Amino acid sequence: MSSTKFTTQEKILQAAWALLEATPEKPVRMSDIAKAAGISRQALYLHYPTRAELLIATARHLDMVKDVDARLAASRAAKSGPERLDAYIEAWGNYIPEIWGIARAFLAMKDSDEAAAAAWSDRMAAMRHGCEAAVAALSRDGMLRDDLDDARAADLLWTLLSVRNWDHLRNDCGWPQDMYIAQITRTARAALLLAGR
Amino acid sequence: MSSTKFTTQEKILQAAWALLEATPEKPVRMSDIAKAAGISRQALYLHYPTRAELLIATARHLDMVKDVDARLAASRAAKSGPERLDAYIEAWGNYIPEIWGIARAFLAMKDSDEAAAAAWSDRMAAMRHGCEAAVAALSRDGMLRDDLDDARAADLLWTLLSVRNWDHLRNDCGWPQDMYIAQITRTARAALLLAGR
DNA sequence: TCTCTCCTTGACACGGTGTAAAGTTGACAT
DNA sequence: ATGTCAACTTTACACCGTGTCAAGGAGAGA
Repeated sequence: MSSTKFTTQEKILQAAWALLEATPEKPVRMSDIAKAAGISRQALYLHYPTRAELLIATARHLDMVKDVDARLAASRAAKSGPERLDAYIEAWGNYIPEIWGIARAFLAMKDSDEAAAAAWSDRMAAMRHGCEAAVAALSRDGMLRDDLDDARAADLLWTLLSVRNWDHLRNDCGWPQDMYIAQITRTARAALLLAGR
Repeated sequence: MSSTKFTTQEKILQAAWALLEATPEKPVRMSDIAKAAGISRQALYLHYPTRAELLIATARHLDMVKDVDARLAASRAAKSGPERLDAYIEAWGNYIPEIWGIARAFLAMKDSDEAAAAAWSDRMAAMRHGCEAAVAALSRDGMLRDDLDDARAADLLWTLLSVRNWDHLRNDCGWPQDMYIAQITRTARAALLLAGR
């Protein structure tokens, strides 16, 4: 059924994604993906020259399916700066769990693999633009703390919203997802907004 | 000179530390350490059964030399809660750069190595106790935000002060160290302290 | 039937960790 | 002087995961 319905490429990406999703913790090997996709390990290399490129393709595939950009763009509809900040945090913060499997793989790989590092920082740069936009909205409304310029405020928000922090809070501290969203939103507001509200 | 003055153990730990320090970015291999220590790669295994244990020993050695605990404990002298918070952030925040070389190695290793993960979370648990103590001081002074209980406040501070965040701000955002300290202190205060000061 | 594409099997090189075995060297004891 | 013990050396190899290479099979379309 699934073996005829999809191209080999699709089967590979689906298998990779499913494994990443199913077994965070353990590193997913090329042979694992091949087995899950129902093809030989070598066939993988006919489609993707390296593990890094396969994972990058998986990430791209995922971004298409999940449509991140549209979800993050939705936060632009918010009227006031603070509302926009909240909307962005909620959109991104609730997106993280969906990409956690593959994000983990990238975070582990980026220290050793140039291509993976580039792919990851590309995605994170896109996320940063959202932070900049949210900060700009605050700034425009005159709600940004006056001891912060836009760039530093964006850096701070970007850091606060990092996948690592989500992992730390959810997995090391054991917070439920809604507590993560609530507290990070509160913290970001406290860190960026003018004290007098 | 240095070849007679120190035991082989010491030479190994010093070599490992120097390499970790000198070449962040690139992973330090057993053979690198052996060469730097002036012994054969196999001799390393006579002293430390695995790479993980060697690095753990290096970390311990470093903690002794740098005397972290004493430095962090100094923050306890502060009178008021907020002063104590500031002192702790400054002590820890300025300690991070000194251990960054080895911290990096641990962060890279902890996903794949059980022993390394345990050693790292042990050290981070010690750091967390400092966060708890700082939060307790705030709480005692009635300065902790009333929508935060002590445990969550400690989680938040612990996350804010993570080595990953230091790396992100300093290396990805390009902040100088003093800006890191200033902004993280400001952010922690904004996140934890009662709004009415 | 020819050929093209996609796939298979099987073998192998490489880099890094860790193991195993046998030999060298120097200190100290008797 | 001889023996012995520990620390160290050299050489070789097993293991694992990535990536390469070569030869061949199976199905589709001309």
